[in-house]
Amino acid sequence: MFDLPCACQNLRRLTRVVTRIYDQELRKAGLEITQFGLLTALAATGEANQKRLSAGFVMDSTTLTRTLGLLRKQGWVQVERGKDRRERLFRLTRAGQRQMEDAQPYWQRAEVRLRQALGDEGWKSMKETVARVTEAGMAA
Amino acid sequence: MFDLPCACQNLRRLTRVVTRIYDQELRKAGLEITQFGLLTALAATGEANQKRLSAGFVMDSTTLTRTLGLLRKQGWVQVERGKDRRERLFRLTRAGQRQMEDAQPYWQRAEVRLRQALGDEGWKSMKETVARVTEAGMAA
DNA sequence: GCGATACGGATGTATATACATCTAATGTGA
DNA sequence: TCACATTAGATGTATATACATCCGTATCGC
Repeated sequence: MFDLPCACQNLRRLTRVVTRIYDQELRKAGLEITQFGLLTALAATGEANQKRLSAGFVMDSTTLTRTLGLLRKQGWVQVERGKDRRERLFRLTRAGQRQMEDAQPYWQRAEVRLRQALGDEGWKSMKETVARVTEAGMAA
Repeated sequence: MFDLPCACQNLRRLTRVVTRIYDQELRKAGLEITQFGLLTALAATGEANQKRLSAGFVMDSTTLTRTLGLLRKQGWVQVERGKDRRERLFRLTRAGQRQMEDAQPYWQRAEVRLRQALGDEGWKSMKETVARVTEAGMAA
């Protein structure tokens, strides 16, 4: 592992490391962390249009078009038109609900694995730092 | 922006935010942060095989096959066989050296932009946290 | 009401990323 | 030395990601 001078590269490398842990666990349930995140978000909000998801995840709307398309193909989410004819409203199907619940223990295991590796102190400071930097970074 | 319960999702979102800043600047020089990172690493090490780069960036070797392929196509890196006939040794070309130098100011601008948004305190704590968590995460 | 403008998503294209699997070259043990 | 295991990278395939651009719908000013 080199010493990287660039803050962004360091962050991206860390994200690769962490993502690997989660994806390794979640693959046993047949999805990846991004998809799992979308399912849980939809479970929490009940229904959402793409713009709202885009803002929530700070993810380009066109990225969501593709990912939501995959989830639809799996039968995990369904779409309908909103009152505003331009928007699409996404919600979990029953199968999606089930899929999310099935995947939950694997996600949990990944969280535990990471938390144990970091220790409670490291875990806490990571969460705080990530939250703070995300906030600030949005303004940059 | 929602509240995400998942540590990995939070980290990935942050990475999207930060990457955007860097890529916005670097695009003016015609590359992205990953490519810029590879060029600087090669400039620093002088010559490296794929395995070493893979370990250094904690990036799957097959990802590097593609990215190094792009850099070669641009004429920024050259390859030769090593003593061990299986390995390939990569190094910057003169054009690659120039490209890296040309991109440097844009990278610098991105770092400054982020640093100013975070403040010196936040910047420092981010670097520390990222380093520590990367270290620990490798073991998980 | 209508034309200009803005907005929500979709599509085309390109890079980033990883896993499964393949090939070629190297190492190893009897 | 020869068979088997291991290693370095490449290829096939799939997802994640974003920008430029397009299409259809809504909104706003007059």
